Amino acid sequence: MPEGPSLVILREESAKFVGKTIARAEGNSRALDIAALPGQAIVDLRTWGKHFLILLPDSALRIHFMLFGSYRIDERKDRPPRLSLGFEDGSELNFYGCSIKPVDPDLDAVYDWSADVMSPLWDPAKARKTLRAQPDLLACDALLDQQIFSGVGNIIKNEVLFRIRLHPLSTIGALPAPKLRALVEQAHAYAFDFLEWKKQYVLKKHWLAHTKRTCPRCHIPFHEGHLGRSKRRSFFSERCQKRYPPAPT
DNA sequence: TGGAATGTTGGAAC
DNA sequence: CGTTCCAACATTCC
Repeated sequence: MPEGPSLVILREESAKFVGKTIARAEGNSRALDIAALPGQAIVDLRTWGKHFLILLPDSALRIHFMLFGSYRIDERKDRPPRLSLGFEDGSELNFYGCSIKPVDPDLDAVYDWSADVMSPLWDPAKARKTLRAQPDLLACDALLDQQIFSGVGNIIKNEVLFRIRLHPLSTIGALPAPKLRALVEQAHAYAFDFLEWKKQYVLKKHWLAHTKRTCPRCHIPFHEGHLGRSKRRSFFSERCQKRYPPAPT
């Protein structure tokens, strides 16, 4: 569920709730006053990276699905919801296993929309500038930095690095300018490929690196390691993915 | 079936 | 006080 494109799908699927008034609310979230929700209208539903934002008349809720969160529209799972919103027409928006908390409803004060790779306001030049200011940052950590690439997750990270033939342990400061440009461009481009594949239920079969054992380009075994400050899984080919600067010998 | 994973936070440790 | 590390959270799949 968690990467940015999946949140875009959620927003599209839940758009019908905008303008409706909450008739019933329940759930086991302890971070918000659920009893105060009935009677309030859904003013807007938005996303910023992996955040799903529910705008109410005078407040806003932020839902983060973490690793395991899920949602159901007009149906329920066989477990207690973190938050369940019911509407007069019988429709429902249900969230499970996620983190929910109130946020400042002045979203423009909280969120930098230009950092969201899924946003129309995504600003690649700004991302490059932010990256150039952190020359020691590793490529594998850079892609997971939500302040730079909001919405990018571990799958997108591995696929982008493979696509641009860049070794995950490369440092940002050592990248030739075209490689840095490709990193930023493909973080955006792959996220939209991800979105289309996910909608068609064919995402996994398009994975070239993530969870794979063999490089589809050069056919040597992929390396797997928990790399970088983030220590998230990386799958990469030592032969096709160039490292900048070269590995110390 | 125990372990790992599309993620983040908060607090301990240094 | 800044940085880093790790447990905690929660669900599904292999």
